[in-house]
Amino acid sequence: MVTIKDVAREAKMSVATVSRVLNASGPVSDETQRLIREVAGRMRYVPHSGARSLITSRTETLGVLLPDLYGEFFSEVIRGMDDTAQRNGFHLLISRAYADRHGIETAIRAMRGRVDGVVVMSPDLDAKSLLNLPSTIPVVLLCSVPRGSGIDSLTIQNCRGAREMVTHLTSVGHKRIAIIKGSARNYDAAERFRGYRMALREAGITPDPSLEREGDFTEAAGYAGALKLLALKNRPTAIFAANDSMAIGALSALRQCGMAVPEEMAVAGFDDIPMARYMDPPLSSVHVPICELGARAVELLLHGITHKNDHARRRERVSTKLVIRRSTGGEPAERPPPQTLNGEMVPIRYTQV
Amino acid sequence: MVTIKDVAREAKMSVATVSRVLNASGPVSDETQRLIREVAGRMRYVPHSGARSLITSRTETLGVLLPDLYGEFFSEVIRGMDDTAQRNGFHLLISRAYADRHGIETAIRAMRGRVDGVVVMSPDLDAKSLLNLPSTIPVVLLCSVPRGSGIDSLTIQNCRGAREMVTHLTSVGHKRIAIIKGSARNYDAAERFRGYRMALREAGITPDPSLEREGDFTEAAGYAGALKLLALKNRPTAIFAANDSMAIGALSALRQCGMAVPEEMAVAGFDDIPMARYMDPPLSSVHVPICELGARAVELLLHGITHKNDHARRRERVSTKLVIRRSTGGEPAERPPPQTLNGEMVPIRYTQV
DNA sequence: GCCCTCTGTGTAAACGATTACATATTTGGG
DNA sequence: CCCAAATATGTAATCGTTTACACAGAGGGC
Repeated sequence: MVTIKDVAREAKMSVATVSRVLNASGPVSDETQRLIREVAGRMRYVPHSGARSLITSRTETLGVLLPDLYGEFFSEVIRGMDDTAQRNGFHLLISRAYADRHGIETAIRAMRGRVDGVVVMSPDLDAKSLLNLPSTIPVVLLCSVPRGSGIDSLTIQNCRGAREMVTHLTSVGHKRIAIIKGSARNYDAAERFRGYRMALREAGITPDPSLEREGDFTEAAGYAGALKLLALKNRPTAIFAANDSMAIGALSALRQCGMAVPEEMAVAGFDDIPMARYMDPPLSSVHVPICELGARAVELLLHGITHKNDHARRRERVSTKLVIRRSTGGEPAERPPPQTLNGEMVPIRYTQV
Repeated sequence: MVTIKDVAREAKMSVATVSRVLNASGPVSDETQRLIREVAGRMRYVPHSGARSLITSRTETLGVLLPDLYGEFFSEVIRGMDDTAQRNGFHLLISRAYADRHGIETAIRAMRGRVDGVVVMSPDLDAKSLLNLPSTIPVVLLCSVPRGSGIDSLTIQNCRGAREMVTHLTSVGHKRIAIIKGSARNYDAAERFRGYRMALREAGITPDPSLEREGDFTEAAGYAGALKLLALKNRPTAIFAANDSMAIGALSALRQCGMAVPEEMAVAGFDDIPMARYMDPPLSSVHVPICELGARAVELLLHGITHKNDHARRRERVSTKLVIRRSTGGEPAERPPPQTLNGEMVPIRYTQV
């Protein structure tokens, strides 16, 4: 492997000069610059990042710790992160980790010395335990909020999004609106539930506990929850599921029971996963700009790194957007033909395979 | 940050001994071992990977170069890679790169010194240009086959999978089977087309060029292709799309034209993306074990690394599985209730959000 | 008792970059 | 014409590890 010494020897210059040229640090004559660049290019020299990070104590790498994520969320969040990271000359070291305290700690320790900062996504973890992370490097917490105030965090506008959706339901006349909740320890789930309650209050409806079902973000939970709701003597006329997977499960249950959606029962989800538009009927949902979530997380992290983590702590939220489709009575039978590829109609280039 | 010297001083030992304990290299007395481990743990010492890689010239990190991937493919392939990498004590440095030659070269150079090997996925690239990669590090090519013989590669059993699907179509009586092809320069697409032709030949059917439509793996292409096929005087009775996205587009077109699927027109796809089962009717497809694809790629790469890349070059394929649903006449109206979470019925824990 | 082999430990030289400091040359103001 | 400042380059210390080599003491076979 060719080192800076090889380049220096070949160019008949000292390593210091070569380093100065390549890092644009310090004055070098134009001619020498040209020469060294030419030689370095010809020899395909690339600086050894380990050696560099040893002396500069920067790695130009960001760690990303994700729980077991499926589908679009994973790819989109990484897309946003990678774009922003690359634009700033950073790499991404990605690792999946159990979202419990031990898993996160282990993973972060394993990354020590390899990264300049870490984005940690751990929706299920009560963030308190992250406070005494074994690290002095900047951390940005994704989709949960630390109890203390030592860590930046970025979340989705869950509460607002849920509130808007439920308000939409009340505005088209629904009075008995059920919810299938997300996992109990999940931050997003709690916030979405809060938004649901808030919207009901605002519409002058007193929450009915029998309409609030437990769930865990899986399709099966949505299915089971819907069945339970159908068994009530005093049925709801609308179901708000805390995510799309559960809404899809609910749709299955309703179909099997012969309930017409949205006529007999409206259904709404959250996330606006690509599949949502393909449901029968297409599912109303709350769109989450996942890509931007990732991008913004990296921006926050980079800021923390350049400011040596001594800035005031930030709590940010990315905003959501209501998407009304047929499952709540919006948008009549028309299903957009895929050749019109405008903003909303993202082409589902599902895989390149 | 605490270094090996700090640990040595604290334990009143030399750095060499500390290093020996932590790497289990060389003889150390039991008592000294215990002492050093205790001290290192208490001080939360973690070796600086840069310094280590400088001397050992190993980084314990694998590079992953992916094109613009959407959805399940991305997350699943990384899941498989990360599992295998972690099990072997490796990290994953992930980067998206334009799949052209320059993009790949740039990305690989940027990774030099940071990784011990690279998995490159570049389905659209004619792999010839990868032959003189600016690297001596092991490379595994995913979803394309290098022309020369210098690089390991791992692909999907595209040809076999397509052949099985088309054979299924002929076996239920179809004689005029159309195909909507994938991108012209795409390896997977070419192989799937080859399988299609092969199956037809085996069934004694002579290929009809008017039934072979160009496509590019997008939904829009599937939509357009299906319309073209419907406009033929001598229509096909079945459409095989080279991936699910195009099959979904085709279903849209057929629905808009009032064609009954599968009665008037059978439709089949490839990839078996999660959405496939939710189509109306559920889409027959060729299942690709994406997670295993990633896992196997990393295994190949690790093998190349430990054997210093001087093993015989490998060409492997991961096998596919035919999944027949209603769109080709299989599996009657029943749609599996999501609470039965057996093997085939993977829970769609779509996002944790 | 001598030599050889182990075991346990320490010393110091790499690895490949950055950079403070030193040195040599040029420039320009008075 | 001289001295200070600016420019261009080189020397060498440094970052945190690993590891070849050295060395000391113990044990055993003869």
